[in-house]
Amino acid sequence: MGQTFAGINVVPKRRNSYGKMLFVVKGFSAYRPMDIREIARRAKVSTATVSRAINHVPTVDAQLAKRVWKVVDELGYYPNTQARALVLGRSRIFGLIVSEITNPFFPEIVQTFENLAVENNYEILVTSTVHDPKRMESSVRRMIERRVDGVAILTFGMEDTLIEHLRFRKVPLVFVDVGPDVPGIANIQIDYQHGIRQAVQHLAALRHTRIAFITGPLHLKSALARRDAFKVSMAEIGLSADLIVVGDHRMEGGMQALLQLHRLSNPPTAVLCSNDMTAIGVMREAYDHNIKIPDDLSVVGFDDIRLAEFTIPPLTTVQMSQHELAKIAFEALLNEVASEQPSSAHHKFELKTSLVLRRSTALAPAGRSPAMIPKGSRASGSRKTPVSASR
Amino acid sequence: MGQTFAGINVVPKRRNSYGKMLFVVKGFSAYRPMDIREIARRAKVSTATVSRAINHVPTVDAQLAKRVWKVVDELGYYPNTQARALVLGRSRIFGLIVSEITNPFFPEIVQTFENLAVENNYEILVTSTVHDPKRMESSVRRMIERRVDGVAILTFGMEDTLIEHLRFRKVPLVFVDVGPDVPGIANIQIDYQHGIRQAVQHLAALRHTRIAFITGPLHLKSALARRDAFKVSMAEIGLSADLIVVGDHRMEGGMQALLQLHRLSNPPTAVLCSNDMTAIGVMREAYDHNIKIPDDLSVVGFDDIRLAEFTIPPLTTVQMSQHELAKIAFEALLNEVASEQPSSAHHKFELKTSLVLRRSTALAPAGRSPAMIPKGSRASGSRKTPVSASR
DNA sequence: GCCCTTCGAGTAATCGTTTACCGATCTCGC
DNA sequence: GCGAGATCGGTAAACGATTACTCGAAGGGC
Repeated sequence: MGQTFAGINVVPKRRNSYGKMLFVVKGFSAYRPMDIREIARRAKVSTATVSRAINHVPTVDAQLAKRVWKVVDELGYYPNTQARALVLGRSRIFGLIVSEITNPFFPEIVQTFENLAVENNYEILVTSTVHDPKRMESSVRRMIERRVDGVAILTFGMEDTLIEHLRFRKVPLVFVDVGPDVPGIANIQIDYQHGIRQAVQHLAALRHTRIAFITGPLHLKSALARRDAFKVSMAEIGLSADLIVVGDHRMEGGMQALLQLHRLSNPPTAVLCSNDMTAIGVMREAYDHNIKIPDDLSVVGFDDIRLAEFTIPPLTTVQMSQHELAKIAFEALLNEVASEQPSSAHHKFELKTSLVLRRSTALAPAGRSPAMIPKGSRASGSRKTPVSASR
Repeated sequence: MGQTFAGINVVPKRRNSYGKMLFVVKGFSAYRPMDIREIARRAKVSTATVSRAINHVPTVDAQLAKRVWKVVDELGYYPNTQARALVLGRSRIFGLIVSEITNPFFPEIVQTFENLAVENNYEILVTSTVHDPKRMESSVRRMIERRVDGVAILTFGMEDTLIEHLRFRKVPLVFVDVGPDVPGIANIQIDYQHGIRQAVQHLAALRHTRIAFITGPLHLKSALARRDAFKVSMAEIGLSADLIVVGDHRMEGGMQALLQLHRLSNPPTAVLCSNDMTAIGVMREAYDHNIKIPDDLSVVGFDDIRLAEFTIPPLTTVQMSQHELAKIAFEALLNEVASEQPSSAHHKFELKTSLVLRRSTALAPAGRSPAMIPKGSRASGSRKTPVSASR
């Protein structure tokens, strides 16, 4: 349905990518779309040559290449990645599914993941599922629709049917912790035991015997794994692990959990938390009840988020390097993509955890468990010298 | 270059998107790519009908539509977004440039931005520039290559040439604070003055007269704006604003800044920080010097990140709603995209800031500025009742 | 000087969608 | 019963890249 515009016969045109025109005047274009053809025209070569020049194919004549690049630079041409992806069958996008980006554990991961992505000319598609199955599903759907080249799943626990959707399409996957043991799916195993054993033994060495544990949500495999590691670590040294209360891996959960412990007739003198956010909640609640940390109560976290260095007091915690984790995940994906067919090569990766000492732990209060003394009856204000901080 | 495979003439084929085959056997395919054609074939309709059915075009016959959907569901077909984007000229991707995703201020924003994106069938491309001009440039380049439909720039300060690149391509933009006043670029103005005035007056009401300010990096317009707001707020009530030290909007900067203030012969009794991370650093350093907060020193932050509720003591701070900010930014972009031509409609948005009281401020220490008393010489351990906390 | 290689640039098919246009069928009024 | 519209599905041309194949020119051996 052509029409006339200022006396010239024009044809209506959909606004195309960064559409520089609404109308193309027949036979003569005031503006042309800036595509590979336009470059070819101006550099007086074929589109094939432009493509080859841009992609640094060595066989193209240096003179021609220079001419092409000149035009490209002058016009500020950027190849259309979607067109490229369409023919190559690779989008150069990796998906990254995290459970809650507002948990400080994850931004760190996203950052390293992104750093690696830009280094390798990849893009990342981050989705934060906020523990909502619906969101998880939409997340997976969107990744498939965008034809991501691989997905790192850092949400600890995910429906199997979703995973099937991805597996069915042969999308390379990386899981942490959970994840089926099948070819084409890489798994990052986390050695919770190591760090948690250190934490427990550290507390025991400080004469703590009543050590509590605050778990994460119990439907998360990673939370269960941490709790179990705590249990065996306690058993190893002959302590009973009966002081277990459940949190939610967030600050609120830590607060509530401490409240529960506080109400016990014989409260613990030390508490180990399933993650640092929980520990922060614990310390915050302790502050409200005038429970001094570490004097009255020792607190140990898990994850070693950056913030742990800056809490008051600085948090002793089990390090699980976010940087390492992201790096392993990214490289696993990259590997999987590089090797066309599902490489049966090593698909298991391990991440160590280890205790880093700061200042939230101290000798157990002397005498018969005088921990968590109610407000007002503080004994001495003097600070116990904390275990020397490492790192 | 065909070859024979098991006696059948086959033709090699690039692995295509989620390539389900490496070879297509001529005339007979064991596996076919799962595309709109395959759906059409199986539903015995044309590709046009499939497309129309999938996109809920009302004119398509209900019977046919049902048939199409049946096949689509059976095969688990997901349209290829890149192909779609190619012809539509819209990628349904918004870019989101933040300065440092590891700063807890930003994940909150990313989360709401993503929530809105999924609601509106958009995808987001987050990049964290970590204040590196190179990264900023690559960030912009990648967004252009992916043909994003709009970009929200939440890094406070960006090179003009980069912005030009985007403007040249008519990409809708949203800035916060900075950003040129031209059509097609939306601007979110932040009313720093309001919240900062409240903070200053709150401190003054608590009898503080020596109030320090810790700025952010001085090349950031947002940091300058905050500092200036502080200056005028002080001037308004006849206090001199000479205690200004520069930080970096990170915890480290806050620590160093407090150290500087601490060494002064006549140190301040209150300190206002350019953002919450700085305040956290201040409190952390204060802890090391046994400066009690809020008894010895009142601290006020800016941003009101979620964590502010959980610091010890809970941080009084100026709220600048991350949720609101993200929402305004997203909707501005959506609007811009919806209205084909650069709508000259209201391109200015305003975000209010306002003080939220918690427990890091208290009456100025009595007597002649006894603030920041060196370790050991604490007067009374009793806690001043803090100003009642608002939510 | 002629023919066969080699080399490198151009032509055109392709990736998986959307949709303008076309044409078949149906409806309905006379 | 027939022609004019209306309706609605199919055909094929885009979208913007990559690259297999083709083909002309240059080089080299004799």
